[in-house]
Amino acid sequence: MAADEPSPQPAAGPTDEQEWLAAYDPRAYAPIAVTVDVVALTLRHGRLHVLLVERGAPPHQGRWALPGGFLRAGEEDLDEAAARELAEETGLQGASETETAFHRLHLEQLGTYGAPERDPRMHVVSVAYLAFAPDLPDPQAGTDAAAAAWHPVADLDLAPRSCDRAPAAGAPVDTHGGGVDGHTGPAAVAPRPIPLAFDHARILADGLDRVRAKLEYSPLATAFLPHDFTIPDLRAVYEAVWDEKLHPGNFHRKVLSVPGFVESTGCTTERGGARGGPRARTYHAGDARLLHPALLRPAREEPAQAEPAQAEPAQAEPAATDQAH
Amino acid sequence: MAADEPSPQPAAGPTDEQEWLAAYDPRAYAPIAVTVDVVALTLRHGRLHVLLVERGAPPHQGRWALPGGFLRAGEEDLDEAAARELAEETGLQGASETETAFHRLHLEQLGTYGAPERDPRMHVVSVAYLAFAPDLPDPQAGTDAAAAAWHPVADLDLAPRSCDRAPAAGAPVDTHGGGVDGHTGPAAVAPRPIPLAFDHARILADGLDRVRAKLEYSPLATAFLPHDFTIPDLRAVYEAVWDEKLHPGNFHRKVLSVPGFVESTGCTTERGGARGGPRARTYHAGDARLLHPALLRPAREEPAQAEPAQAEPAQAEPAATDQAH
DNA sequence: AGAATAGTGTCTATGAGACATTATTAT
DNA sequence: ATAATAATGTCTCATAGACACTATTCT
Repeated sequence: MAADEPSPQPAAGPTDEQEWLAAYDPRAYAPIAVTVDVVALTLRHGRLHVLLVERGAPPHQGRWALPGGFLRAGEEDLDEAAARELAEETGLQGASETETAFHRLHLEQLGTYGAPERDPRMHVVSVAYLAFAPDLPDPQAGTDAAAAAWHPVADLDLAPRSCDRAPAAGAPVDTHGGGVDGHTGPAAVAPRPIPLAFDHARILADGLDRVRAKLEYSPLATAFLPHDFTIPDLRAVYEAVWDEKLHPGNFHRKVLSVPGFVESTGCTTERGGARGGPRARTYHAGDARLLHPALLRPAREEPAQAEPAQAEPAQAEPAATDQAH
Repeated sequence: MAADEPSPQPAAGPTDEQEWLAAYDPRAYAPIAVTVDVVALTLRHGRLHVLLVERGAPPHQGRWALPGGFLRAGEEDLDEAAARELAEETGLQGASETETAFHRLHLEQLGTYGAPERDPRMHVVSVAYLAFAPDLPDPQAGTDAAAAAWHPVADLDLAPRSCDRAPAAGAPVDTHGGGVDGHTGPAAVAPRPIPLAFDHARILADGLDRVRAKLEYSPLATAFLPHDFTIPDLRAVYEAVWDEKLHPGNFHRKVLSVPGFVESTGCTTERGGARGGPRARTYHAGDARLLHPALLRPAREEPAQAEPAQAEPAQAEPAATDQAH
């Protein structure tokens, strides 16, 4: 329930008094902070990128983290807070209302993370959001975040060790993965994966699972593209998100066979592909909210029971679904 | 991020000071309560039921609500709080650890609801959980809840008017739908749907969407059944949750064709069906966590664009997915 | 005996995926 | 010219669903 006071004559329980106090003056009792974090994904140069900000203060000073901030009590809903934080951190004006680069932004709730020890300072409950957007400009300086940048998700450390210990305050950690800040030298092969602050690696991993699954049965891949796009553009989204090569011919036919997925504009691109080929016809997103039939991921070979000690204490899985037939 | 302080030299923003204070002493600033609510579903007499508690105090006094309560700051994770609340409200001892009626309980996060006005008293952020369980006994008296009972979901009002206004304090609303408390008289056709407190109708509706979708690609239907069950038992779960008649023959063959969904025990039931028929073989849940291929819902006829003014201000949808192939 | 049900067999329409092929464009 | 690519065609296999049928058990 929204706020559950105990019954008028509470049965003798271990913590009834605590709850009673909490119900009538939570301000004096519950030191819980509520934040909203955003996993903002976009496609750049055919690779999936996520927006990160560099922490300017302990804990995890110098580490990269998901953009986010406090929910403004009494002022905003969770969705509004997520849109606001994203706008602030990217420096792009306009929430979902104003028509800017955000007009094609897709924002959905991902899950909520509330382990008591996930932030060493206090109990922080974070509501994570997932955002997909077409290629956005680099985040502006001079805004909330000390430093913000798009990172290829392949460069990040998503290891399952859920929440490695916060380093001692004042002892900044190795900020950058392996000299990967601006451009990596051509000799630098396999740079060290960049660690994330707090439990953000897990949140990001959950977000990636979500987006990979959603592409199967929702038309959300179009949220990564500009208003008009080609079928090969759309295929590039699937290939980047799924990290799989897809058969161009079969993909083309399949997309066109799903009612409401894309609608033809009747036009073609101005030029052919960069390496040759005819000009492609352009499409825009249709009105379908669900894909029928779904675009199933190619059956992945089972990893032979390789279970890498997944740290999952409870069975909570911010899991599946808004499917409907 | 977990708790996002502003950068050391904050750019002049409208609410920087507020955020600064919040970061260093949230206790003095953020009057936000965090609760955990549970949508606990079970099957009784072939119908889907949800666990509700009757509110003993305003607001929404006398209305039925989802069981839930405050997250204990610094003491527990969200999953633990959900399991604890469920145990307290049902009066059943034993969280997910002890082996009781709960040993088959499935618990997963559903979504988080944080509109500022959803509770008239203060800003309450509720993390909703979804629980599936085999037929549980009626909730015990003498525990936390004033009154708790399983209700057929078909008797509840799930209308999309998301959060109808809280009635004036001290003016208890019509508690029971239309005389539906214990047993409905055989003459009582179509009793008035029972309204729920707060935005719990929406949370429940989201939970129902989730469970309907999950049955397609996860083996979770078995969570509604005892350890050993028959294929017709399993079919009854699907029929109750989807509210569709399924073809017995095709369902049987399809279930057995999905690797890891069910495993034969080699035994049969002691007796045949209540209305005749041979004894059915028994099975128990297999080790698959995902169904391949999925059991797709029968294609529902499109409701001819009937869009009943869905109140969905933002585009947040605690939506799909932990699928993986 | 009659009715209901468990479980299996068969047939058909549909979609996924493997190729193959043609036309168009960049270098 | 050569290479790469867009788009379409063809073939095969697996699955969903409709329907039929047999065997078993209850009333």
